[in-house]
This record gives sequence, structure tokens and C-alpha cells, in this order.
Amino acid sequence: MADFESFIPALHRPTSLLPIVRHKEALLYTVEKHQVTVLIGQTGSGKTTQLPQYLEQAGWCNDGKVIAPRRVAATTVAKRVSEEMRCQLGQQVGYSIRFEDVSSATTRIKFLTDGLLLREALVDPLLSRYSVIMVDEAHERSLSSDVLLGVLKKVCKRRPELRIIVSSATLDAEQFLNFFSGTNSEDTTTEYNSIGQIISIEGRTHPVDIHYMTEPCEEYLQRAVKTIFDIHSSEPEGDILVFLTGRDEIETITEMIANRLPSLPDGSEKILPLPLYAGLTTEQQMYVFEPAPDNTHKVICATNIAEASVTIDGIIYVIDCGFVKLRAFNPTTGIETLTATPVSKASAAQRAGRAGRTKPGKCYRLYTEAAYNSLDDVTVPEIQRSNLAPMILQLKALGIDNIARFDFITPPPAELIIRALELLFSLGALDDYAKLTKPMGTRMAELALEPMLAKCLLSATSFGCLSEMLTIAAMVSLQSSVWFTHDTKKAEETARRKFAVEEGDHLTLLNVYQAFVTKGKKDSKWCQQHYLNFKSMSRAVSIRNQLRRYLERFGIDVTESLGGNDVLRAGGRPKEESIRRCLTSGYFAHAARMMPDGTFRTVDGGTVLHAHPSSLMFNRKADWVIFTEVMETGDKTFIRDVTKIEKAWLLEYAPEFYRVKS
DNA sequence: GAGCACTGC
Repeated sequence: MADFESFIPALHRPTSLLPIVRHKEALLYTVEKHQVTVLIGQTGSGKTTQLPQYLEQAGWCNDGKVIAPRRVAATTVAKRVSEEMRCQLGQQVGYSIRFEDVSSATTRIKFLTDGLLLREALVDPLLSRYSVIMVDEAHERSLSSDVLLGVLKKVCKRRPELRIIVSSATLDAEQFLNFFSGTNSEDTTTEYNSIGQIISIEGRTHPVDIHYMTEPCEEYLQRAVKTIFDIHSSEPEGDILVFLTGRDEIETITEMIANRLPSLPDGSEKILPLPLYAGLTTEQQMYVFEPAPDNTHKVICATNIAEASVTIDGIIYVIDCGFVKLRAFNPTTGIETLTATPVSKASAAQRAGRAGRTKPGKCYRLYTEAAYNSLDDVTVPEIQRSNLAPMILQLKALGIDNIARFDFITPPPAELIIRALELLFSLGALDDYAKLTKPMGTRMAELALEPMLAKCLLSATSFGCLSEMLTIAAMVSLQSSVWFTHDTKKAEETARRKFAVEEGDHLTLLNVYQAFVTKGKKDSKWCQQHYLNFKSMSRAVSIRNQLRRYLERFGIDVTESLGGNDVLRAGGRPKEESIRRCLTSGYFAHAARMMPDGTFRTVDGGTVLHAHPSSLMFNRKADWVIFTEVMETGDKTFIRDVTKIEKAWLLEYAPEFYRVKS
């Protein structure tokens, strides 16, 4: 998303006009007097770009320490600040994101992601390099920022001179302050209250008229289209932003709009529907920022991406369907779900606010006022609906052994913690006392991989397939697709078949990577011919290099074996079998068996699974398989990255896990 | 026959 930041006009507003300027003295006073400052200010208030500079000028970085606000787009904010301070990026002002560290010994203001700061805590538990740490956009309540706040609260007690700034929305400000003040809610004695203060630098926002439905509507897509055309015919001109839940809806509605365009009277203004969701390429997403042609109104049909991550100026009308697709993790089944859920009041307010950025606007909620009143105040934080295994692994590595007693701003449900502990135990990362094992557990925590995948990589040496697992781990952890999903499905399918390996998706991915680095010569044209995403493939190379460096540091021999993977043997086994065995040693908890009808069943037989259409196993026969990802969407549960295994391997590599279950 | 949004020394 980094590319978008350069399109946020607020970022290029003259500094003197930023709302924060009037609060400079008050801010510096508060930071001087209190350990914690909760800062209320919206995007565009200047908090991320200006406050670090104020602190630097005030001498907070004099002893060579660094301020670390976190921002997704650390790069662009750092660039802006270095320009304002007239210094070279990477000198006084720098940033650090995965694969890119543009900072040096002279860096006084450093922008980095919260995940990265947490990793720094692994080697520097008191974060002693920093004098002030700003946790930006803390109200978004991401898993890593929640964990970071808990860690910072501990660090504060040991480092009274450390200053924390938490940037938040109005609604959560008290909660953050109470969190740092003491034992969260009840205990708000005066002694503790002096630890922090709330400062609001809220700039002027324009009023937004809220309109509700008088009756609940069943088909909100149709209703949205009607609203778009009503606005177009009877309201003053302005662009429209429609919040929907996903790609499907967005494609449907843009078609519905296009179909109704001929009904517009001759000579009237035109409507230009534009899709916006994360699955689009950066180039495709850029259209929403371009000014509409003359006599044309943009109608941007977007997912939640437009709620916080992407800011589009010039929006006067917002249409809010009232739903968002949220990820959740079911601790009973261990399956992730992705389902449309009613938004929270905070989310609805944020969406409405998108209409009032440039002048007064209007927001049409496609639900009744009664429905609005029944919404939750805020979205359930990620920490209460996620697979906590990675987080627990990280906390253990930070020396926080008693997870149940860790000071979370909102504690995760016990079932999620138990499920995660069970998994980590079965993977050999934790011992009988729930302590991190050495070296397996500590290494798993350090690797930037999911625990199950980390286990595969760390056991690869014993299976004689380390080089191959490095590649597979890199390919599997790519979040974006390796394949271009063009409309030309057949061509894509034949291209994919060239790399297909009978045993499944993981070996196919290995094949793709090996072809890329040998025949492909890192050439984008070659990728195009084979319907491969060049950016994804290059990222896989970076991830693989990073993983190899981790292993080297662990003292694991990563000498790369050259030659074809079919002919190499380890322990008298074909290489592909070693790889599949190795995958089983990490993914045994993700095993399933194919039924005669082509669907799969979990080991307990309780859940029906479908091979995702992007998987080789979608139209192939198999018996037992393991898979890297499982997700329930709509009414089906899909498994992705599927590889054939032998049932006996499950008992061989996870005897305890399967003895208990069966 | 198909996935919201983020992210990792």
C-alpha cells in the first residue's frame, strides 16, 4: 500500500496549516511531564510527520536515541520528514521495513512497522535504543500493536525515562490511558493517573449528514445502485464511495451500474464506476486517484480498504452497506473463517467520515437506525479472534512465560490460548512445562514463518531436503498469488500444467521457483509467458534469502546442493518423498482424506473440506493429504496448497497428536 | 470454480 501514501493530499499540505501546529507546546509539555501521552488525531492531522520532528527539536534524541513511530507506509512518511528536515533519507531520518533497512548510526528519527519493533525487542528487551516510542493508529487494534502495547507497559516500569505516545481514535483514548495507568479498569487511583494524559489535536472535520433506511433492505446491492442514481439525479455534484464486502459484490455492482448507464437522460452528467480492493494490482488501483473526465462522476466501489488504508479525496457521498468481511479463528476446529459481519459503530463512523474530508457530505446507510443502534461499539480486536500460536511463540521468546497473566489491553479468550499452546506443544516448540524448547522452540520463534512451516524448515536437515524446504517455505509464505489470474482461464491452466507435479501443490511451487531462477533468469518476459507474477517471484527470492540467513545464524549447514531434484536421494528415498515426509512433520495437524466424491474429510471426520480451485488437487485423485491453509468462506471450507502423503507418516511424525485423537 | 485488511532484525 506504500504507493498510495504519495496520493494522500494531507501529506503534502503546507506544514503551517496542519492542525497539530497549534498543539506543539502542549504536546511537548505533556511528553515532558508524563510517561504516556494518548494522542487523538485523524489521518492528515500531521501527528505522524510533525510530532517526531517536535520531539527531535526539543532534544528527545540528543543522546543518539531514536523515535520509532510505526506506520504501514513507513517509507513514505520517512521520505516526507527527511525532506522537511532537509536531510538525506537514511541519515537523521530513516525507516525500516522487512527487507529494507534505510537507517544508520546517525538516525535520530526512525519509522518502522510494529512487527519489526517487536522483533527488535527479542535482542533488546528494554528497547534501550529508543527514547520515545509512538504507536501509531493503535485504535486499529492489530494483533502486533496490541502485543506491543503490552510489552511497552512492562518496559515502562523498568525505564521511567522512556516516553510512549499512543495515537488513537476518540473512542479508545480512555481505554489506552487506563491500560497504562494500572490494572486496566477499576484501579484508577490518582497515583497512577499521573502516568499519562490525553491530548486531542482533532482538526476541523466537515459535518456529514447521516441517512438511514426506513425499512430493512434485503438486496443491498440493488439498493446501493438505486441510491447512486438518486444522488446523481437530485444531489449537487460530487464523487461517491460505496462500501461493500468483497470482490464479488464489487464486480456485480459495477456491472449493474454499467447496465443502467444508458437510462441516463441525454446530455446529463456521466457515471464512472471504479473498483477498489486489495486483490487488484497497484496499477489497477491507481484509477481511483485520477480525476474523473469532464462531466463525469466517479463512483468508487470499495472494500474496507477505503476505510483506513487508502484515502481518496473529493468524496462527498458515502454509501455504507453495513457489513465487512472479517477473519476469525475457530479454536474448536482450528479452521479460519472469512465471513461478512455487521460493522461496528466505530467503523460506521469512520466510513461516514470519508464523506467529510473536503466539504460537508452525506452518508447513506443501507440499514435502519434501529439496526445501527444494535451494532457493537467497536470491532472485536484481532487478538480475540486469531490463531494465537505465532503470538504466543513470540511472547515466550521475549521471556513472557505466563501468557494468561500477561497484561493485554483486552485479553484473548482462554480457548484461543489453549488451542495455540496445544499446537505449539505438539510441534515440539514447548515442553511439558509450556517452556520454549531449545533449540527448536527458540528458533521457531525467531523465524519469520508460521509455526507449522517453521517446524518443516527446521526439520528439513534431518530429511535431507533443506534447500527444497527453503524454497517451499518462501513460496508458501507469499501472500499474493504466484499465478496471474487473467480472464483467459484456459491459457493459465495450460501454463500451470507445465509446472505441475503429481504429488501436489508444494512440489509444484518448488518446480516453479526452480524454473524461475534457472530458465527464467529473473526475467519478467519469461514470467509473462508462463502466467507467473514477476513481483511475487522476486519476493520469494528475497524471503528465501532471509530465511537462509536465519538458518546460517542458527549454525545450520545451508550449503546448496545443485542438480535436479528427481535424481537426488536422501536416506535411500526419492527426494520428493523426503519433502512430503518433511511437510508432514510440520503440517500433521492439517491432514485430510479424500472421499470418493472428491471432497475431503478432516481426520476426525467432522468437517467437509474442498480443494480450492487453485489447487492441483481440485481435479485430481488422492488419498491422504496435508494442506497449509484452510479457510471457511460463505458455505464452503477450502484447503489450499495441498500435498499427497501416506497415512502412516502421520503416526510416525506425530504419534502423540494422533494417539490422543483416535 | 475462487479470498476482507494488514505484516515479519
